Amino acid sequence: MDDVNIVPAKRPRRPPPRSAYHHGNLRQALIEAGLAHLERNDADTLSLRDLARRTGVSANAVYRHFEDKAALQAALAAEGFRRLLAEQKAAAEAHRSPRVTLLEAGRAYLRFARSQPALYRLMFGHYGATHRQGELGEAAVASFGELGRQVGAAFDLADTDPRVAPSTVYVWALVHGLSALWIDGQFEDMAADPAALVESVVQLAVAVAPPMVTTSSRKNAKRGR
Amino acid sequence: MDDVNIVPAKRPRRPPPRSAYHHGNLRQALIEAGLAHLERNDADTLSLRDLARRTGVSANAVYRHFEDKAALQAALAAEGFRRLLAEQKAAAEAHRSPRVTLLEAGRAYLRFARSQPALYRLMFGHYGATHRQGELGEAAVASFGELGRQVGAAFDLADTDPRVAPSTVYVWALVHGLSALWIDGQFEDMAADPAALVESVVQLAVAVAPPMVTTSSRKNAKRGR
DNA sequence: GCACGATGTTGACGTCGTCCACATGGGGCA
DNA sequence: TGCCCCATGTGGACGACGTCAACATCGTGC
Repeated sequence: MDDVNIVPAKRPRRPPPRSAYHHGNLRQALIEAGLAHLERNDADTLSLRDLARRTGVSANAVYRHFEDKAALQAALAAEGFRRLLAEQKAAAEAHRSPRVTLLEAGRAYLRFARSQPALYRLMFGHYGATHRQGELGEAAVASFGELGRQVGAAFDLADTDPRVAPSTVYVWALVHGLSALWIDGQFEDMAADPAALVESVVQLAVAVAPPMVTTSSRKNAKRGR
Repeated sequence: MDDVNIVPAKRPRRPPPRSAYHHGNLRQALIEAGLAHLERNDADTLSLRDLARRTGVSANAVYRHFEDKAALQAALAAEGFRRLLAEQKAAAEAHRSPRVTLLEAGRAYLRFARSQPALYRLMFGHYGATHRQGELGEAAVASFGELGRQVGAAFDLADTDPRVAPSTVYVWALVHGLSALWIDGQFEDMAADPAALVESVVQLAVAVAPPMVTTSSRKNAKRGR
């Protein structure tokens, strides 16, 4: 976010909007405007023209930095995964026991989704399908990889790669499902306090966790990759 | 779907497009066109004008039957929940043991999401937020209620209302998370056979299930409501 | 010191959701 | 039996959107 001013050595420092014509760092400015928009609005209200307007630039300038709207959305989603990863790691650093680490990382995940619902929805929209091999794919894999590392530390995965272990996918699906349902307001008329309901589900998952050793997955564990 | 021809007694039977002017049953025709569209296209490509065109009617005719686009989407989502419910019930009828019933219903749920990804996404988009108290809300609650019934039959919920029991939400979140991640292609580059990965997670959930008696939830179980 | 390529601008096109005024015609009542 | 009403559908328009093509601007590298 603030590595904007660290330049790649060949292209000398780009001082703030030198002329009123060339913006300076439009790409980053557009992404920030997009993130700001998503903090207050639904994901489907995002508009290239609006972002350009807000950045004080013509509508078509956007196309110098993003192939199309989907590319901008993918960039926003990628930034979302990077921020999510940061929270996952922060949760991991604050605790010693691998089990507690995993629990707190899960809670951090839920907190992230709740605090940035529109961004979260964008991250898991179908945009990944078209931009899987770009920075979006990398950022998503990094986030999921961290989860795998944490699950691997907390449970005996019988030398399965944590990233493809059923246990990891299990945890991911549970936390993602909880996040998605919560965000979509599905718990709103189910419980007076949705947060308490979610926490009780988390507790249930923890209570059920101990025997979570993948015995059956040992046989068909694809080693390596 | 075919109760279209059962008329409310006061308004005599509505024979097929009597004049070329008045359509006959435009509302249903639009919904069917929408469902057909969602079988082949992403949810965000859905357009009122296109549906009207396909139904052989002017763009504005739609507004005689739906307040706006969101209302049409809500109607489609509601129909989705009704179909999902039908599959859940079908799975329940085919098996005796409550545990097996729940397992098969879960698999049916996953199958539904996989076979109708765009519709499924619409059902869990944020459209519910604005149309919670309409037919969408009712259909969603009915589907979730069926899940609660099945969970209640399969586990000892300690006299908690199954619809608000952590166990039910737990199962729902897990299956929904699995569906959503699968649909969004998140398993695509994780496993050669995503379906097998998902099944292994389901197996893991089943293996972990037996002790799933909500002991802690007994204390703060809000009775009734 | 100049030309060139990266960056932005202007204008236009087709599509979309939605509003308004108006057309149509079938069923309930006289 | 016939007429009128109102649910239903039409036509045209508006502003916003994503995107394309042609053109303008400018700072850097030779």
